[in-house]
Amino acid sequence: MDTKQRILDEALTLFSQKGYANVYVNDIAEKVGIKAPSLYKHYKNKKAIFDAIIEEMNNRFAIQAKNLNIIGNDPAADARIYESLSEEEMIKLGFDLFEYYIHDDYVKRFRKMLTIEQFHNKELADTYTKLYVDDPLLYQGLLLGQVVSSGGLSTENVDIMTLHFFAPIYMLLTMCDRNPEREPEAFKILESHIRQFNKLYSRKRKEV
Amino acid sequence: MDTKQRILDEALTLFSQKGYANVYVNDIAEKVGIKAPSLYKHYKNKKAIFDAIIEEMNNRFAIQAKNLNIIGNDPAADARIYESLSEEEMIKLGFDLFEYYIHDDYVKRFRKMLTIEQFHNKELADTYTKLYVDDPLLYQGLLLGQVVSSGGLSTENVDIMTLHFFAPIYMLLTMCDRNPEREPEAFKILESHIRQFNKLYSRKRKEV
DNA sequence: GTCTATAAGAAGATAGAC
DNA sequence: GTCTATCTTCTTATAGAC
Repeated sequence: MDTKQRILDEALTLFSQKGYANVYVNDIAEKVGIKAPSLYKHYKNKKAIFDAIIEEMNNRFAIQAKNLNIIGNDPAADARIYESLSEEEMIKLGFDLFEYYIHDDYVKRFRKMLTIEQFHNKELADTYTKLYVDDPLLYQGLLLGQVVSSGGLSTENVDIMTLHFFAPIYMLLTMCDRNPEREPEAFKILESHIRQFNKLYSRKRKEV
Repeated sequence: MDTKQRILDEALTLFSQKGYANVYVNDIAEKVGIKAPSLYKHYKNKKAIFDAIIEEMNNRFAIQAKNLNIIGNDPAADARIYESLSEEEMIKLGFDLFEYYIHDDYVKRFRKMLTIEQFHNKELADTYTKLYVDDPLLYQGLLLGQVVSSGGLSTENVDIMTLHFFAPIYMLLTMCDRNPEREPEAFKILESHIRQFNKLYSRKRKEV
């Protein structure tokens, strides 16, 4: 990895741990293994490093989206796989999604940075809500909607059903960002959540 | 309100907007209407102001807990009220809980500050998880458990049922902290969520 | 308890040699 | 592209008068 990219990587690590204002250009330079003034040959100033991270994330977005949405970014195609899933297979998919969110290092550091900086300006707030609320609900909603259409699950309100599926995952995810030592517990809860979700919305039951 | 208290109040407002490191003692003094050096007659240093906010929150906790747990901190007594609730009454309770979290200014500013500072050290991370994950799940779990015992709702796993009730509220809450302009939308989703939750776990349906 | 003046140090950024 | 030396500004905190 070239120096310009390594600066972004080390800066993201530090920003995600301490927040933008608590990280000094000297800290970043030290991690990269150069002196602070050398940073200015690659980026105009500290703010430009932060902006480059945000921009790079937007560039990576197309790739990330595929993994974010359980299988791919073609919900209709995904649903064809999904509708034939047993409960065990559904749990595996949930685990894979959760693992990706939690252990993909770039995704995790970026989310933590955004968590810290979300109140700094409206653009960052909107980015957070899009990436971790609206987009997951949109894509998983399309997916679950297909499963409902094909009779795998049953509900009168797919949006709320999707909220019931995703909100516990979101809550466990943000908890693990703070308390990684509770990951094993989170996985157990996640499994119980998906099992109960499945039974609650099973087509074998009366419609809600 | 005396100066010592006003310092805490203005500091909390600023910390919740910008984070600890982005707030300068001069900013706090300006808001209070005094000069920066005068702050040091009330608090040893900037850190002491932050610590005093955390400590004050712990002191207010007994009072807050009553409102946090829907009605009071006696789940058995609350459940006696709760089990006789219609769906409309349950929605009103959910709205009151949500309104409290969102519009109680002190509670909201403190939560935002903790959101920003949660990765700074383990103590703050644990405080966040206790206040906004473990405690709500504990108290609402006791409450819902009583409703299940008395036949108002039905489930095999009260903990997951409680997660299904609370996680969407938590997600909407943190979204409104970031995007207050979306509060009306959040209230509509909240209402739909509680209606669907009620139907899913109604005792009239097959047990899950 | 509040002020003005100021010390002490930290942090961002630039100049110019190599 | 990286370095050393240095500038400037910002920020915390203290001294001492009122």
